[in-house]
Amino acid sequence: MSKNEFICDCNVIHQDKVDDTLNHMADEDLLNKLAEFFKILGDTTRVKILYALDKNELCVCDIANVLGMSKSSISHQLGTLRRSGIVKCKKVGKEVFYMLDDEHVQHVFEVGIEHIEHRR
Amino acid sequence: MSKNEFICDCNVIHQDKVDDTLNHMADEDLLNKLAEFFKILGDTTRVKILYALDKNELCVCDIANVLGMSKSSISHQLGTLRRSGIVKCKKVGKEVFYMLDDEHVQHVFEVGIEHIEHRR
DNA sequence: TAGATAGTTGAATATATATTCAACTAATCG
DNA sequence: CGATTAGTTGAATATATATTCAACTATCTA
Repeated sequence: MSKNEFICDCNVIHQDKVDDTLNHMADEDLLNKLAEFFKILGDTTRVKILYALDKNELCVCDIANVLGMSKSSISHQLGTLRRSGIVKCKKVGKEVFYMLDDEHVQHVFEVGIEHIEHRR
Repeated sequence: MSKNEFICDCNVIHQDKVDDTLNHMADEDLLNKLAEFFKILGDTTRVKILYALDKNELCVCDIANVLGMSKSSISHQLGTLRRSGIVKCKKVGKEVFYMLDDEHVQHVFEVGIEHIEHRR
């Protein structure tokens, strides 16, 4: 009876590789945050918002018009992006202007686009 | 009655910025593919699999043991990754070895980790 | 050939989440 | 002050999806 039964439903086939991999794995916490970050980017609406904000600071109604969507849905998504630290905003009178809060987003987009081009 | 009523539930506030943004927006299709790509990366299990495969080619049971998950769930996720062109595999006897199929994944991970470090 | 093992797959379940709707706040302006 | 407008927010709904389970295929080996 192998100890691996308690971990998963199959045996280790290449113990050396498994050990090596376990030794090199990053923090559980880091990997979770990484997945969370990509999950935020993994939505068409949010990708479009970020792409739009790369060119201009925009208020909620402007974004809604660019994307052809409701103020409310855009505001919800901007809240998600803000809570993730990907965009920030400034209030000017009644309007709230949104902008990117992290140059890494542009960079991630570029690499993502390279991946897509590569797939063709 | 503005034509924007037909597009969304609010008016354009800064027509110049909206026009400029629309002129610079990327293809709908490209942005959708970008979101799809990030959605694939936006899951803890898949992130861990990819991180593990960055160090070693591994068979399904090895991955299941590294992550402490069932063969079946790992196989499902590997199917998703394979269909997205992010990993590829080779069959050797009864075993199927998986490996990364795109150097961009490592690169995207690096930039993602930079983003996370930046947030602290 | 029979049994065991690696892996795949479809259906079911449970959970996460995107959008809508309606009600709300805050700021502007007559 | 009262009306209007920009934006936010919570609840509801609809949809997507991660994991489990059970059945299956393919390969190895005794």
